[in-house]
Amino acid sequence: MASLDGFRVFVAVYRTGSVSGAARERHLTQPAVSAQLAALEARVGEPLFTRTPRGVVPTERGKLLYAQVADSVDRLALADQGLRRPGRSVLTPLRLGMTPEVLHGLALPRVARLDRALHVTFGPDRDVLAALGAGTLDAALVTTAPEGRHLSAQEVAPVPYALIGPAGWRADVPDTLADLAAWLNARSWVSYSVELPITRRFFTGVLGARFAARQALVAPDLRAVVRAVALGLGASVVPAYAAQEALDAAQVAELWPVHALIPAARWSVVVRTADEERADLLALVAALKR
DNA sequence: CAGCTCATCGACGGATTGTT
DNA sequence: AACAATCCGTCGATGAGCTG
Repeated sequence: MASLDGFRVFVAVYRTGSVSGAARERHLTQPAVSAQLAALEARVGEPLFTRTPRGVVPTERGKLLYAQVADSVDRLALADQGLRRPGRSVLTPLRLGMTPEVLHGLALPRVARLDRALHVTFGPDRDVLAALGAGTLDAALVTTAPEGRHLSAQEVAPVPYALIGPAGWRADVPDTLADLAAWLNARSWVSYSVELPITRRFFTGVLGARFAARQALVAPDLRAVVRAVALGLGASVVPAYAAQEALDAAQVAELWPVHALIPAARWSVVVRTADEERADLLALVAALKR
């Protein structure tokens, strides 16, 4: 049987992209790591990495093996830490990045049943994608497509939008879509950002009119936006999940069913391409797709 | 082309394990 | 307890390939 140390060395080589890097990480010398790797490759019967002058590149067999063992090696590492520091969880926390709204409205109900400790870091899409690239997160839940080949996205759910307003406005909403733009422009608006990308797309693309409503509040927090709508500050277009609780509680009203009119956002799980086949991340994607 | 990084090889040593 | 075998590590040398 291949040694557990061999697998730990293999994972270290895979992640650092070099034998010497893995040696530093494992507190071994370069030849020692090279020997461990050679032993594992002999055991597997084929090369796990292609050697290059600037490091090593995993072969298809290497990628497959990594997907099979990486999670277990991480768990072993944490179990080992737990032995040295009693009281810590033996489960490696999965490190996720997203906005508070995504956690609250979308992710939490779906990941609650995952048999895995989770550590969530809040931040806008740009920041959590940067943290993912830097290796301080395992996955990011975003609606922005990542740039570069080292990150890969898997869409887990479309995010439809809802046009909401204060509950008292519902009775006055015009009957036809043609009258809706003028009606909304005569009122105030609450938004997540000053750029209003979704709102402007809704007005110009769906209503065929320029957005001209008075902006009563701009706050980069969807829960604050929905709360402001409930308090009567104005109408807004928000992701439906963010408004669902307030709609159910009749704190806000859906002014028009726009979910079929505004293309849904693409909500995706982004992981490092090297981790694409990791069993725990595949389980995360499966849980989020439910 | 020199300097650098990186992987690999052979020689050797220490620790552990098995045998007598 | 003593010895041999084995394992796994380090050290030093070497060769390949990239870069300025």
